[in-house]
Amino acid sequence: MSDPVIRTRFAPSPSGHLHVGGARTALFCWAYARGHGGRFVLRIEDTDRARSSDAATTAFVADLAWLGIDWDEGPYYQSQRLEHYHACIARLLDEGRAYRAFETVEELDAARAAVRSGGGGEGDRGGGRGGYRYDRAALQLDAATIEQYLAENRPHVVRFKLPDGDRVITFTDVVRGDIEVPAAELDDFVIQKADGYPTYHFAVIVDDELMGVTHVIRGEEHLYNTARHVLLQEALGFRRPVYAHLSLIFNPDGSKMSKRDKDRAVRAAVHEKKFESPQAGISRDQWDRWLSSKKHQLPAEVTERLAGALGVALPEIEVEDFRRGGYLPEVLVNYLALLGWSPGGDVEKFDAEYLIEHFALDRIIKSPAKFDRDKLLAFNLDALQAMTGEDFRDRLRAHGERYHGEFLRTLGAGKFSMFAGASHARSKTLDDAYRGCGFLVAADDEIVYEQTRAVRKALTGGDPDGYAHLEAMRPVLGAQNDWSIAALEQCVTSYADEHAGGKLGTVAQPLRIAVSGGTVSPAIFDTLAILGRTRVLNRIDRCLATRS
RNA sequence: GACCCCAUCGUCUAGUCAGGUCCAGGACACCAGGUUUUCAUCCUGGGAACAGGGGUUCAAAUCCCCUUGGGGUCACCA
Repeated sequence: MSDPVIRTRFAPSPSGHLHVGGARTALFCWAYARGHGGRFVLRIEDTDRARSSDAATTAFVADLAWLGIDWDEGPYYQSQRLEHYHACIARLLDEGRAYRAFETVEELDAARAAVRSGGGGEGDRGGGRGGYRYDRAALQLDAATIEQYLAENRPHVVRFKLPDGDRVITFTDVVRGDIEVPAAELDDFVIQKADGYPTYHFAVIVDDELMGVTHVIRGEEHLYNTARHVLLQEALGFRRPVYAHLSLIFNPDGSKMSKRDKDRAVRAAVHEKKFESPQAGISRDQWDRWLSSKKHQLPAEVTERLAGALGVALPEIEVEDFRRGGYLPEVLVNYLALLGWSPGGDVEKFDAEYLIEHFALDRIIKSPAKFDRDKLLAFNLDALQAMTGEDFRDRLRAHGERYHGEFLRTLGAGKFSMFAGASHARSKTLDDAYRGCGFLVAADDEIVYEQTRAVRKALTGGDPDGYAHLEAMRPVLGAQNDWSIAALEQCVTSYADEHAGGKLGTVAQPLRIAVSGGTVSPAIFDTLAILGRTRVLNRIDRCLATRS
């Protein structure tokens, strides 16, 4: 028999958008399958009915697609595969390798709390979980009692019965090496919840077997869980896949990078600015509950609305955040691949093809990595600058269609191309081009002149001052027929040569302020060209009117 | 707390498995100077690490042990 076809799978739980950590896992699974003539399976682990939503599934399927990660099979939904889990549970029950247990969640919580407090000293907060293990009380129930409970429809779970004896569970992880877990560290864990759904541990081993998964590449949080999976596989006679556990991705401050970071950012701003009233969309109750405890999180939409109202930038955590931020998918892929894997040597810029060809499990980094946004940004800048003008324009348009519709509506194709040309060299992200350029698509009377020192200095400093130059330039520009970038440059430069000692800046800055309201814009000639003569002259007049 | 994993510049890492070619290379960030019509770029130069302590060896970033630090797991969440 020849080697079985390699199969990897990405198996996220559908809650919210795809997180960068998940994206990296997906990327590695995908690259490994693609590089080894294998198949990549997408499976949605939606066995927690409270936390799963169709919207979330749709969202991260879109996120994966944007990254260029495609799959050969699926998406499979575990919620639609209950029959498979039930069949395996029944087998285990029949063989006495699993049993029903009738304790309630409350009872178990109380038991855990008792062990914790009885365990001795005052635990430091958060720590000291204690070593609670299920006491197997349900195993003592006699058949008649169980029969009766069942007849009463008493809710119950199914627990896996750990093999007897002091065995040590061993397995090999390709990144961590041989792992040993004494069975004594485990207890009879739940494999089927009271609602009839399998737990993660159970669904995962059934599906991996049924789907022929040969390589399991997943986050390090699952390393220890693997011992349970190994036991389950043995009990059911399943094959054992190759395991590779990836270390986690952290924030620069060392905390775990998580969706909660957004909530945290908003919370800090709310406290700082003493925001009191609840925001539209949530009740006073919800608001108070959120304020009272860091354990509560606001719905994502509310968090975003709040951030907008408070003027705080939410940290980019999910793939969609980076997309909105104007990062290129190929750059994110490149950067993510580098976080936890290295091709060796000095290579660090590469594309998906390269990753597929070179990605290997034995070069996965063991230690956790911090997510460095500066480096990602630098990579994005490099990729943007390496593009042709046409490519940049097309990408900029695609980004605008999704996030900045007003530019597409206001600027015609010709003006948009000028806008792209003017933005290319100065953009680190696609979004940079739009950010701060609202004046290009605003009406003349919407321009607000910034009241800053830099503005005042450019307008009133020097002799003659900026206003005087504006006043003098106004008829010059009014008489300018050729409104091309080159002609404008010629026109303004020669004015500067004659009246400003050749210092373009003393003329360009007042002009920039007049047409944009501030001191920052694309190159001045491009800006004037995009705006067109009428608007430029209008704005110069409006600016001159602010002269005191 | 128990059990387990990890450890090279501020950050991501190359080098570690097959010890010498490494007074440790690259990238991002930082600092200094320069170019530029603003912002952003761009150019030149610079500082910056083998966590600590013991071993083994002619020789250790590389092998072993301890300490310290960081992380993971301990749910009817995945």
